Amino acid sequence: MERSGGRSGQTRADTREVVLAAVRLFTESGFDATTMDHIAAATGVSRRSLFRRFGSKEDILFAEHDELFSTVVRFLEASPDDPLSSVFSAARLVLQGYLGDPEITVPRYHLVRAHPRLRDREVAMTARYQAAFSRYLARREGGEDRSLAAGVAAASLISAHNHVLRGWLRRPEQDRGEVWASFDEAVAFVRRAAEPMLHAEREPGHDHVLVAVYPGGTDREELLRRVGAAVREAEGP
Amino acid sequence: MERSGGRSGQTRADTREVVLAAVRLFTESGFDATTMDHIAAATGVSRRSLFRRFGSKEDILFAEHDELFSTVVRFLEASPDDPLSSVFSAARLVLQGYLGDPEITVPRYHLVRAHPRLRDREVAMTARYQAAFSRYLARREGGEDRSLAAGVAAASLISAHNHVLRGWLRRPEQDRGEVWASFDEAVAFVRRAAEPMLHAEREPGHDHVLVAVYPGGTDREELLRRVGAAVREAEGP
DNA sequence: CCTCTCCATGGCATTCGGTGCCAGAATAGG
DNA sequence: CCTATTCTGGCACCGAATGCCATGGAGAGG
Repeated sequence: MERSGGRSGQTRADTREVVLAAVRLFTESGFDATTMDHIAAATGVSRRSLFRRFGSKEDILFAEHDELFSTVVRFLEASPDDPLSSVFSAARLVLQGYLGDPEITVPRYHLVRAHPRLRDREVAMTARYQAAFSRYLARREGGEDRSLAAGVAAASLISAHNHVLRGWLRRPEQDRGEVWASFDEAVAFVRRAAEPMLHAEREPGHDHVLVAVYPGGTDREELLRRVGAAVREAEGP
Repeated sequence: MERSGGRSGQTRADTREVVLAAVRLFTESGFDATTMDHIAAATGVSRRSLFRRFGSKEDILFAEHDELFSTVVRFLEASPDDPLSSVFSAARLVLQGYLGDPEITVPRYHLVRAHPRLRDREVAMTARYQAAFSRYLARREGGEDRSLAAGVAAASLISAHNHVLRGWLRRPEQDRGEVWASFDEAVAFVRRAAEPMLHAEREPGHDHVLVAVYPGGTDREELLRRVGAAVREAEGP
């Protein structure tokens, strides 16, 4: 079957058209006040088919988001190496998904803010991303259990992403360049924290400040040896 | 009004008794298959009063959790200074809340795992903690916007907490000492990453290793001053 | 062109969560 | 003991969500 494209014919209301109509109704009349019958009447799709195609009233609002999530997951599965960079790119993809569809994402943001139930739904979505990122970061060769570091890194990244995303959602009219700039900044911020975390066993750099005081004439080799020993001790067992 | 204590009289089914009965029904018959009428019949509380007292069927399962959340928020509000340590203590309080009530938290964990809807609810709870922690960490004097660092730190802590919590929930019979040990470890892990984040502008700790070599007889004050200056130079732009 | 098949649709009936309304019981307080 | 407030439970009702079944359209094969 061919995609009907963007045409708004009477033929078969596309998923996107239904979502847009529903979003409009939700923002005009409120989420609770809008019944499935209203949406059915507005879209020409029967109430029964709406439930069949979307699952629930909430799912209409988050249909596009679910698609985005699948896209991101597929992207991650296709990314072979350098997991940290892959995850950062995935987060970039998520932000791009939001920015690229303001007609849905922006009013949805305001609906979500107003209604606790929808807020929980949105939060659950970000948790799904976080879980996917965490799983991706954790499944590395090497016997040790990296799940703690992976989880923390994923949580940090998601938090930074949401920080930037909220900033844009509050003022969607702002320049996209600024948004991407602050995203890059936030990601760099997280990278500084996460990078040493995931390589914790091999490299020094646990945020220690080492002050070594030795007699001025100490041999360089000897000094380096002692400093190295001190660092290893500071890193712990 | 006096608390009825632990008595299981006919008088007035306590909140906790209702929750326990509901949890039992949920695990026996499944969450969906258990209707509010069943819970009403099992507890002696009318269906109408159940809705009045708990709000919804899900809320019965999470009633104790809501209480814990209020406790933690009150604790945070009463904590004046050293915000990072306060937040860590708050996380400890949350874990304690879980460990202290396995009769509810453990079966709830299995219910949550099985049912996506309940999982979303659980995720929403942790998001509430995260938001509370983040707000608490961000509301510091100083004009700069610390919300990114605060959000990332809160997310990291919550992630670490959940990491430990899940470990216990999967094997609740394990020694409590081990649980607390792994919690301390996880918190220390997060602290190493979060501490420099929140004091990025003021204190050293950007993963530099400073080696200062001075004559053995140097005055302590002088030495500290020079080290401080070197650190500031290394940090700053 | 006709027919058979498959799948999406939509109407119908039903279950169940959730709420408003109101009357009656319980409890505090004088 | 009487009154005011609060909690409770029964009733009716709305709307989300699901199962069942008939219908209709699109495509495959004759």
